[in-house]
Amino acid sequence: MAEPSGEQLLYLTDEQLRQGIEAMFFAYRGFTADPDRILDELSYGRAHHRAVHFINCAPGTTVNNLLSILGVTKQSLNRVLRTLIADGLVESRVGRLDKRERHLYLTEEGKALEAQLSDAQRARMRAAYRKAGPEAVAGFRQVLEAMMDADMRRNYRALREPRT
Amino acid sequence: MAEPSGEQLLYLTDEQLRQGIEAMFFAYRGFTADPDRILDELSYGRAHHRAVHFINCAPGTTVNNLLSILGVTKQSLNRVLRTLIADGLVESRVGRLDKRERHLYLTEEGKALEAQLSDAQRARMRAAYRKAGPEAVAGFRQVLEAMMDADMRRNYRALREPRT
DNA sequence: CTTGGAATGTCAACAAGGCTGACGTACTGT
DNA sequence: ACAGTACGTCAGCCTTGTTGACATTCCAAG
Repeated sequence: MAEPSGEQLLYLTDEQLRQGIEAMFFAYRGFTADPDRILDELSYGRAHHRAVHFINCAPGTTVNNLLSILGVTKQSLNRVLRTLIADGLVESRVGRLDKRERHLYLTEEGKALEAQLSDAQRARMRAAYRKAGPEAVAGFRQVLEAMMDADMRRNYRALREPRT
Repeated sequence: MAEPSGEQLLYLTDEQLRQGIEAMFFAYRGFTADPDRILDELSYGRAHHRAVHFINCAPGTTVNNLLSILGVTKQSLNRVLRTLIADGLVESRVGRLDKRERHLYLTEEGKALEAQLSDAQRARMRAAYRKAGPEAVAGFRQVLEAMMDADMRRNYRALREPRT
């Protein structure tokens, strides 16, 4: 716990932080660019991608659960879900224990789209990971996790646990 | 250049990549959360933040230049600039050599807002950096840079060079 | 010198996707 | 019986992206 100074703190200078901020901005654009192109052709948007992604991760999730993960209002999510259900990509089943709940599942068609989007996004991620190497990836993940809001970190970690 | 396999490639599995994707999603939300709160009270949006940020980085930049950095249409940018100019945060000077161009500068008031937003965002960034440590930060930056589109990487690197 | 095209920036109108508020329906648990 | 919960929906607003049309300015070819 000795007081570090000078060179040791180079990575905490305002200039270094500014570069980090800009890197985050440009990288996020790259991160979403490939799925966005695919979605455009289907006249879907990023919102549809997010819904499909998290339904795929947690099949049978309820609307309320999805809401808290995505951090949007139910009206906003509902608009997206409505089109996905109408287009046969998502199935909404009434809960067996609690009939108020709707459990969400991807149909075969939905899984196909999810895979297509996921493949595109993973390809870029894989290329970046490969280029940077395993140590860099570990650091990348550490910084990202430290950057999340506390409640989002809970959601993030919950998704990493084995499915029930 | 030996063929790596098994444990060596753990960080390139689909599951690892999926976690990286989700980390990116949640982290970006945290990344923008603090400035968003400030902007909300002034009834500005994220677009205003981006404009102010990059005008501050490159004072005297033209609209066209800003366009290619931000990656939006000139009409979209113009709407944001119009309100910023009307509110006296940005000054638009007709070019001396080429009168078609407008050179953009922050006023004192604009600089004050930029500083306020920047401070909030840097505070989170600094906390995350400190928590993760210098090695992690280096890795973080490497992966982000590898994740950008090639043309955005050019913009990003141009911004890191000494100002002319 | 004129004139046509390229570059630059502005105005108008539209769409996606956030948001709030209000309300209806179906179900649960006390 | 009834308060509270989960979900869906309608209406309306805002931000921020898009295209299309247009004005101004510059430059280069004739």
